[in-house]
Amino acid sequence: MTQSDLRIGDLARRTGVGAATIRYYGDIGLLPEAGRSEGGQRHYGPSHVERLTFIKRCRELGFSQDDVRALLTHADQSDASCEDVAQLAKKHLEVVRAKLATLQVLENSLEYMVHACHGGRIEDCRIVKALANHD
Amino acid sequence: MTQSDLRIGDLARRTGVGAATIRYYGDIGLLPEAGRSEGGQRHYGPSHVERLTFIKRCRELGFSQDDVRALLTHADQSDASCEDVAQLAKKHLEVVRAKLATLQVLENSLEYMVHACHGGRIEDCRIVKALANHD
DNA sequence: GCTTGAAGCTCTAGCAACTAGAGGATTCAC
DNA sequence: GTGAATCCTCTAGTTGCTAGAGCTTCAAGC
Repeated sequence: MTQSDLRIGDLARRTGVGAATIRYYGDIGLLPEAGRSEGGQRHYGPSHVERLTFIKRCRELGFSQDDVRALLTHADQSDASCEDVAQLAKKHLEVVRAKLATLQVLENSLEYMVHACHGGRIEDCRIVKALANHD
Repeated sequence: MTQSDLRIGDLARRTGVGAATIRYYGDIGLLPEAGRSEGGQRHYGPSHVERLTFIKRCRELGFSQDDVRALLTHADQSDASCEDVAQLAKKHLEVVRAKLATLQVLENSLEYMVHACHGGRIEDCRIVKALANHD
């Protein structure tokens, strides 16, 4: 029990990640297991803060758990080339761009539908008609 | 067993929705229950084709199951006003736009990270560093 | 030292929207 | 009548958490 030890609530407040989520990350092996007090409560050190911050940032950027795992593994090998990391980031950027494109199409369709509707009875509703037709 | 009856595989092929998903939609009440043959196999009619197409289109546009349920309910009341439908569509359009905005921010961050990386050792990798820092 | 309330523990179940697989029954064409 | 294709039900898995029940531990104040 060093002075720098944090209980799960402290770590949660410091990183902005919920306690339940921190436990979950421990369970699935994303975050190394914490030390335990005699009573069984988790104690975290500075390395956990760092790692959890890394994980959080990855998740905010939309990386999947598997991606995060891979990124962590690479990041741990300090003298490896960072090509793999860059590759992962690029791949993810592609995914994000694909999603963006899809959403933009959706936006257009929805906008069209919303504009096409001028009130009236459902029977004549252009939105409903647009939804009922396949191309 | 009318001539127009479809077995689940036929309906799947005709609509592009998988058989398992069709059964699932029946289970959760999105699609009305099909008639059954003596042996217990499902038989669908033209109304099912229509409704499933509607559902599929909604899902493609990103509407949630609850939204789809609401849209179907409204669409069924042929002489109601279509204001509620338009309202749902507008609300969904907002959601889509919010997602777009988030993704665009992500895209920028990722792009920046990818460009910042010029190869080298992990230890110096700007991507890893960007991921490790909270703002 | 004792009390008390906050914070922690484990375990289970739930969310959305399907998808996959096991193991068996039905249907249909030949 | 046979064999292949299709269908049936049921269960469990996916992703990434989140909520709750019921119990224990910790830390601060008296």
